Amino acid sequence: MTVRTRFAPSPTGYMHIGGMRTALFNWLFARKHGGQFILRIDDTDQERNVASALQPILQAFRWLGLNWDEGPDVNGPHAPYFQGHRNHLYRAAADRLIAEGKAYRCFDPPEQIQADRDAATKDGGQYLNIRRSCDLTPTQIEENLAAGKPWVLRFLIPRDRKIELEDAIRGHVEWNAGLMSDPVIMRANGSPLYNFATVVDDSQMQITHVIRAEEHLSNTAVQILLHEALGHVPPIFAHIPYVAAPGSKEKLSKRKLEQYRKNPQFKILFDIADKIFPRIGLSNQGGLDPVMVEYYEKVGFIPAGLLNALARLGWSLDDQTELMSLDFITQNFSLERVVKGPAGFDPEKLLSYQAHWMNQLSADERTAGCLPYLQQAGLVPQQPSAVEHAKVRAVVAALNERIKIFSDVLTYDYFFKDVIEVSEKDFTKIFAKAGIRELLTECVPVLTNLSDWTVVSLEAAIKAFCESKGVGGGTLNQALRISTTGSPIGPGVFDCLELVGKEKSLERINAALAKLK
RNA sequence: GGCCCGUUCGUCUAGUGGAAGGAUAUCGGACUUUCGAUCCGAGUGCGCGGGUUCGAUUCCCGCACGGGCUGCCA
Repeated sequence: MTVRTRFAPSPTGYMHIGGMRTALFNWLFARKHGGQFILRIDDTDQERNVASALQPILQAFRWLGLNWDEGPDVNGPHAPYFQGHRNHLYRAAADRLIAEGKAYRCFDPPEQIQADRDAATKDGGQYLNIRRSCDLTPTQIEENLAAGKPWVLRFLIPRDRKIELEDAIRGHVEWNAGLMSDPVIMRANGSPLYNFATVVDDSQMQITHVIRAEEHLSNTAVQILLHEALGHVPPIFAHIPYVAAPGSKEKLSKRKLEQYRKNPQFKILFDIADKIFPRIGLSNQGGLDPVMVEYYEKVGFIPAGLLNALARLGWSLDDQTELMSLDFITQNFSLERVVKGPAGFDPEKLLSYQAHWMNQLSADERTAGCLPYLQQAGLVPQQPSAVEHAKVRAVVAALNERIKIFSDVLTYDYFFKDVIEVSEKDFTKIFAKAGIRELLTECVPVLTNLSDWTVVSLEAAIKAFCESKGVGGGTLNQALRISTTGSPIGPGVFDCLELVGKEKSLERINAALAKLK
């Protein structure tokens, strides 16, 4: 039997990072077993514009390179893949359940149900449906229907049953059906509810493995019963732990964003956004935050980094292996090695994976990734000349492992600006050293007379100069750096000089000296 | 309230009835050219209380904490 897994997102307008992890596990399992991965859109409760709310979700999959075999845009043999368009299937299944006495039209108004519930639980009791509508005769039901009396369809829970599940991750779990109330499976307007639609669809789409977050574990009891009532063999279920907020065991939620801003670990990511988004013209952070997959794409993460981090959130290969490519993970993924406890999302770890995979990229790939940030920040033209492009490439190469995410290149904007911002604190500190100002002054003619403005020549010339003055070869370096870049951090100082260029370097050094007088 | 799931360094995790391993973060050192780069080193942990046992992080029970379901949400 071919393995078939699915991910069923609601078109919410963004892709949740935790949902992405669930989707990844489904994708990995399908790929590992040579099966199919299906994307099904859960729009049963949506009034909004499904198409536009879906785009960011599809884009997240595309960006990460997680392709789907059936679903939106690609379709497939079990179309349509939008639950909103599958009503005929739910209707048919519902009719069968009614005909077989396994579901009933419940004419009790919501207020009545609520009153029943209150009465039952008032003294700490257990609520179960009173099932008044089950006592109606066929004639009475016809009369109610003819009179247009509103109803919902409820699944008749077989209360004498024990439900057993062999979960692929959690092992044996069981429930007593006698404690479960009859779930509504279809609304008054004929639209299906989640537990029902998912059962009908999973069966019709021949899903073999339902891999989903553990918040669905309790739903599984109803779903198993529904599968049985409809004559299906239930799929294999695998409930993976939820993704928690950094440093906590609380489920990661978009509703707690303000709280996350104060979270010391999460703060790293918010800080990146605060720093980058205004510079690339996204006001109000572009409506993006670190709970959304789009955020990572926009600030310049690469898929390999995020993918590695997500895969390790609740799954491990062994006691050693941390750095894994998607191909490697695919070959080695197994549900047996998914952990049971919740996995806290860890931005620090994500950044370290990201750094590793960024370093695997070629200079050209990194240049291509950094270029858009420089362009959006107005530091490089939209149509760069060959010279401008080469400059970007040279800067990116010199920056080397200092670039962890593509937008980091903006930290070193002094290579592209006409007027640099000088870190006054560092400037003052560096020039406070006795004799430095004089030394730099005397160094100017040496630099001016240097015809070959390259790292090698610069290093040789400056070292020779320092030695001629009887000071160590590195004495001037910090002063040169702060004068020409304005910043205490960056590539090697001779790289900086070469990249800034002779004319601009001298100009900036003279400006610094002028400021010291 | 009822039912179900979970709990190993700050964090992600490995693992075992007999001295708890890796990664990341942190701290310290090195690189006599910086650094948020790189290299090296160090410290840090089995939620609590019972029980079984010669011995429990590992098995059992209870508790606490976290999560979920108990919805005409998914």
